[in-house]
Amino acid sequence: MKVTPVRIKDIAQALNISISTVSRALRGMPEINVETRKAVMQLAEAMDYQPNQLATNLARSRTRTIGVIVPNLSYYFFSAMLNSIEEAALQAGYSVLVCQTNESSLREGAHLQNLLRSQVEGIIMSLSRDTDRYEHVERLTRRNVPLVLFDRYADDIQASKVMVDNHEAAFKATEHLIEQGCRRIGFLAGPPQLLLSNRRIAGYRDALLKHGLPVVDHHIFHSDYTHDNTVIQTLALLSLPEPLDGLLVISDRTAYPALYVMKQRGLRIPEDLAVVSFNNEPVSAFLSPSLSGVSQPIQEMGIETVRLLLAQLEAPEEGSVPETLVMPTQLIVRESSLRRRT
Amino acid sequence: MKVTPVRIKDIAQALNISISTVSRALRGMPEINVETRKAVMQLAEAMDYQPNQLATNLARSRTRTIGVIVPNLSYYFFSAMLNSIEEAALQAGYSVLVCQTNESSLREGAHLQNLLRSQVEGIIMSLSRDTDRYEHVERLTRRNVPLVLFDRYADDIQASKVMVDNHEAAFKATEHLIEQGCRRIGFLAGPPQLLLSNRRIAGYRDALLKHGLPVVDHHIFHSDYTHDNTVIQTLALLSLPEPLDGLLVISDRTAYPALYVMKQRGLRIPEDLAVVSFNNEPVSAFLSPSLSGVSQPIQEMGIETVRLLLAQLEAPEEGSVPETLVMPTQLIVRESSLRRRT
DNA sequence: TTGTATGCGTTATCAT
DNA sequence: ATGATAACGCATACAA
Repeated sequence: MKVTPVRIKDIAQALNISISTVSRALRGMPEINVETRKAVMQLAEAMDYQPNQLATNLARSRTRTIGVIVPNLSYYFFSAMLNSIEEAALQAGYSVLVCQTNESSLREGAHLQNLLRSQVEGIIMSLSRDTDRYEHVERLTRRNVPLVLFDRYADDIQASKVMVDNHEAAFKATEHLIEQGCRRIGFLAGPPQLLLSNRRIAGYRDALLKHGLPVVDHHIFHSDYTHDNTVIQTLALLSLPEPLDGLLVISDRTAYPALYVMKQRGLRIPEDLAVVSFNNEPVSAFLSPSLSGVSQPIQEMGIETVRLLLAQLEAPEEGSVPETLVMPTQLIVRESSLRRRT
Repeated sequence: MKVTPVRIKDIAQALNISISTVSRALRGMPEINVETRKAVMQLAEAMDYQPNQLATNLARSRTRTIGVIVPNLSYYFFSAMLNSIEEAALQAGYSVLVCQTNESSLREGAHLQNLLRSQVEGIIMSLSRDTDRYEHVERLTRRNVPLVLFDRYADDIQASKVMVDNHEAAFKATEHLIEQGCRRIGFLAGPPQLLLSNRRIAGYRDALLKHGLPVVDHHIFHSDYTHDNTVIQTLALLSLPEPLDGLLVISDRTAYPALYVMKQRGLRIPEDLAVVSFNNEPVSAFLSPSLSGVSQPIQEMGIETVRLLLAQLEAPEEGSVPETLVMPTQLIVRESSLRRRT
């Protein structure tokens, strides 16, 4: 089951001209005779000629392709980022190779290697949850492969980064809960090794401190993002001797099962427990109560991510230094945290 | 910003041996001297050698890569299918190139062409919403490129197909609503050009007929899957002179905004209107009321899709005839359609 | 304007 | 066990 595809050579032979002429005609080089070009184009069309990208790229030593590695495309944030990145890349004349790590550091390394072997000219990535060592990423730096990290970054990695101000976002969200009258605010956070989660915890603490509220360590819970673990953590936070009256949740995906458990337990949201989350997935607006959350400028983040990568790609020499972009967030207040009119 | 990567040639020169020896050693061919191999491996490691996949594929005239085209990865169904397909492909030694059409037939064509040029050995795809002509797809058949369609297929396309029994699924869902006491059941369907939607409408009609209920054409509404249009259609179906008491919705994504509008209007679900949808996204279980729906065996569908493709890929000659696989569905009854105990 | 020859990095065939 | 050398399909510098 394989039919030999038509090559430039076939067109050349059929027309009794050289392959270089055909190659030039096909690519619309100006020096070609109008008639020759017409004949070539016509025959190419008729034979349904498709240039072999492998050969083209090899000959040109250039692929105009960038690799994108994300933890999981079934998270709204990542698939939306991918869309935005793809769009921006396309506009700049690059195509995109996408890989999912499924939160495995091992796969991350494998994908990285595959992308390198596929001769991508740069890489955009968001680290997997389990990644706590960075040799595989640092290899890129050593090989001088342009790299931009977004969202899930690490301080130890020398690369351009695009992120939101996680500290400020959590700070704002916490202050909002305080304004709503919450005094015992907890945090259903992410895995302890996630920088992004820790930054948010810091913002949450600072907000509590600023408003003279006690920072209680065991009001912080860590979900590993899986459903089951989230349920366990939720049950734990619900059974605190003195119940919480406000809660930050690390992501909408984590908030969904958490809210479900709470409602099963008969908790009234937001009266008993006001909830604010992160990511602002579209569905969150449709829940009852609708879910408050911090929204990230996904569109802009994608554009900036690509911009930073292109900057490195087109940098004259070893010139460009890593740049870090911190994007603003927006707190979207909905029913789950709205206790009284302001 | 580009450092010349190390090639086989570099290793050969450094070791004063021929490139063929290096190539063989690297690939673990048995005829190589143990010492030679060790030296090569060691140096390759030290120089961080990565084979150029373009060159390898070109030389081998083989990529072991399959292309996957889906409408949008931010739909749960498609990202889940991708995961399943990728897993199955990986196990068979193939890697996957993913493209999104964003429901545009134009992009679909462009992606198809790119994949062909990238020398993928086969293609798995789900048609975009706007695709109503199939030349670009039929070109594959003409070029003898193995093809499997899933979910969004078309009768006119000669290819292997994997789908669920949409007629039966809608039939079951409708019967379930009837059992719940619904007598005026509507359908918030998908775009009229979507085969899958029409099949479900047929199943819905047949169920009504079987139970002696009138089939009313204007109880069928068509959403184009966008938020705004869904809202408009929902408002329309809510303002029928004689209100519906049961509703099928073409997908969970469509159901979310629809349910939201209904609740805003003060409708009680399921008491006033019982709702059943399609796809059974994970979030649907977390809504209040939780959403009933038809679930598809995504895992199996992915596996079967890949199996059918491999069957064509490894078919001795032009042999293999297109095969159509119809997978079973499961009706998941939740609160949105459960009116009374059975 | 067109043709020839060489290279892109690897694999594979045929010698040795 | 190793080495030349010809593919793979295309681009391009240099000639004509």
